Amino acid sequence: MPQNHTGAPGPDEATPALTREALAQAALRVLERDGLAGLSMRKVAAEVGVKAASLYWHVRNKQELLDLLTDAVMGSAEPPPREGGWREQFHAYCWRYRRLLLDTRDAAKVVAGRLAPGPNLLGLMEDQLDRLRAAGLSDADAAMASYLLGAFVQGFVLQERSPISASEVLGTSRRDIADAAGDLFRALPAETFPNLVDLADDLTEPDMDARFEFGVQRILDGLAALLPPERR
Amino acid sequence: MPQNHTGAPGPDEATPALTREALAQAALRVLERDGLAGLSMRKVAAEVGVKAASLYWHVRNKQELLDLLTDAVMGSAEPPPREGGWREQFHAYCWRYRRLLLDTRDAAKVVAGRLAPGPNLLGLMEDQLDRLRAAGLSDADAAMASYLLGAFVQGFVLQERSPISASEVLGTSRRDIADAAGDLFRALPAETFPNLVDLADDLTEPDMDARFEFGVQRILDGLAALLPPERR
DNA sequence: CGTGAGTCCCTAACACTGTTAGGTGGTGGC
DNA sequence: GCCACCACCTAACAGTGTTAGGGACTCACG
Repeated sequence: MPQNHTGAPGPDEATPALTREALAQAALRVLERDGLAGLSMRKVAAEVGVKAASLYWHVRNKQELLDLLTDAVMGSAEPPPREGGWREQFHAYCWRYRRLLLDTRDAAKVVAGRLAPGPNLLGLMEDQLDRLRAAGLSDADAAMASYLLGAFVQGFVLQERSPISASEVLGTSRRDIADAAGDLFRALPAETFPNLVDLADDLTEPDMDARFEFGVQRILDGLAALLPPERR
Repeated sequence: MPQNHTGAPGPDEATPALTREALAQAALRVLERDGLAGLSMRKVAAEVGVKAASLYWHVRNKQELLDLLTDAVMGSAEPPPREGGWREQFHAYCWRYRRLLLDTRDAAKVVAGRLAPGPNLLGLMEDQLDRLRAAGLSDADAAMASYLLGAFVQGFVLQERSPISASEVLGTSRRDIADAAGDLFRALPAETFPNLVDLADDLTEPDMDARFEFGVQRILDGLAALLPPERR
């Protein structure tokens, strides 16, 4: 029972031809289902109806597959509408990027340690740079600002998504995670950690949206300071 | 040939008692030697002169060992001197944190997805919050600013340390990585990616220190805008 | 003194991982 | 007809995290 092979397979339904793109999409489905830790070559292979070793025909190693996956993740990002001032636009940019990283499982971890300049990421960079220059930033500043925004959002979501592995407080089985963290801070010795104890509520404020908004506003303020007053 | 066991082992040289702290230090040595990908339970066990399964007596699983490792990494951070304005102090804070993450191998990846409130991290947070409040930030702003700075530095170093896995340009075997990336940008079709082509040099500017400094200054500017003019 | 509990380590095994070597059937060009 | 090539396969290797069960040792208690 040999399945599809090279060449035009005729107008029959199946035979999806197994391109690198198809691999990336399969990896994305496995990621969504089993998470990054559960994403193995064998599973991705099974997802496209093939055995693991065959993947190495299309891909150098797992790292390269993850590169494809990374760009596939970026593929579902779409730039905000080009209306309003630069500030609104980049505010929306940050929020959309964060939303993307939060929505597809483990996306932050996948994207994190990888700089895979696939077509999707390149398109986003192009669009961002265009807007930053239009806002009035110099070439060098535009390049750096784009880098800054990306680093911040990625770093933020990565922290946001990290489980609080409180080594001491493992007994707090099911309570809300913010409460547990708050208890941890409050339980600290007040003479050595006065600020942590004092700010326990603020530190464990579970409204991540507000935290993110704070960061975005600070950075946008900082960028605004680069512009002549009339362009802010 | 039974080795050390419980209780005071007498004044003989060996018998280091295998605490969780010792495990963390051993893990740190393995990390430095073999990187995060090469850090296995068996190797850490060997580092302390023990078999792998024995680690599970002291540690719930590998994740927990990585938590210990995370705090051990933070252990070599020391806060900057408490002199000068808040701006200099946090400028130094960011640079020191980045330096730390760059200096110990794979530290950014280790720290990234993990929020392990061990004694070392807690000490740093305490110190930061104290300075932020002294600078004049409100409690809520201080908590958020601390989070913002951490997220930025981690995100930055993570990107900085990520290899450019240019799927198309694998032929460029040994040339400087910035040159390769620059070539990649310049080789793009200018009609679809005009800005990337135009800013190729700025985007691949290899001076990461300057890029980092840019980000730090933007964020500090943004924080300064929260303060009344006389305290900036 | 004997016994049981508790501590800390061991061996053996399980299912799974990424990756390579080498083989195999089908397709296209000469 | 034959040869090269493509795209897959099986089989295996070394290594992974983790668990089950056992064994030596120390200490408290009766």
